[in-house]
Amino acid sequence: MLINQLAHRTGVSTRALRHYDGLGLLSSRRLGNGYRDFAESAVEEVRRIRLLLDIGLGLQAVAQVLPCFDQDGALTACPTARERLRGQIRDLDSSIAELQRTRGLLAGALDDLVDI
Amino acid sequence: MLINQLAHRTGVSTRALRHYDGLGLLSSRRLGNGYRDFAESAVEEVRRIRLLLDIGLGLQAVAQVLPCFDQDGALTACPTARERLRGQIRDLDSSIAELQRTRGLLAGALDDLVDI
DNA sequence: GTAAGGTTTGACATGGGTGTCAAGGTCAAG
DNA sequence: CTTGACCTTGACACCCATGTCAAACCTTAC
Repeated sequence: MLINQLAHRTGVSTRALRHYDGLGLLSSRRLGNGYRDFAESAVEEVRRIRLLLDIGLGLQAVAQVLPCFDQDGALTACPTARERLRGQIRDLDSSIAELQRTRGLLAGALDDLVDI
Repeated sequence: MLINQLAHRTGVSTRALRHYDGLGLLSSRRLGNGYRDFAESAVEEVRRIRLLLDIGLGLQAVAQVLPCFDQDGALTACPTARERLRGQIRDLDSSIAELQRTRGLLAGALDDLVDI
């Protein structure tokens, strides 16, 4: 599929998709006219990239972790990547706890200790 | 107190403190030699600034909200600021929920649905 | 005097994913 | 042929709190 269609199906801008593709993160080939031709699997790949970006990885790290997903989206092999993501989850938990603590402090300052 | 001491007591770099002071966010005057002389209250002011930065405000927004804290650290007056911070808390809650959702997705990919 | 360590201002760098614009190729429809 | 919609690469802007470096002043200790 062409880049515009992939953008519509994923909600990601063509600019970002070209960037991901330039880093070799997407299954794509080139048509005779030079246009990118994305495989159907690229949709799922984009979802994974966004997931990994969301957890705080950079694109460089994404490039290392992405190949470790199997077709079902599970991370069975790649012990290194698994350990890295475990660490990322721990960081995520820390962030969540920190945000909750901060939220409590702020709500306290607002004298609204209950919900907003 | 001098800037280095404030930096030590707050854990914030002198660079950041000068930046805050340049924006008028800190109680300071100048000694005869031009050195900044921070009031004791600056310690608490720095804590508030960091809190507000942590919840996602920029320094410009901090400058608007900061004067609304009373001496006890409560935000009693300034309805505009209060409303802004309420909104910020809502955003914070959204962020927390999103992080938790993301964490769930990632843990699922790791086949570690329980705790890490 | 001079060395050391604090301080001042100013300017520039940084990150890093994405927006945006430029200049141009491709192709189907009228 | 022309128009318009799509695609290409490349370059630059941005955010914005903070790091970092330079040049210079103040003070104290030796």
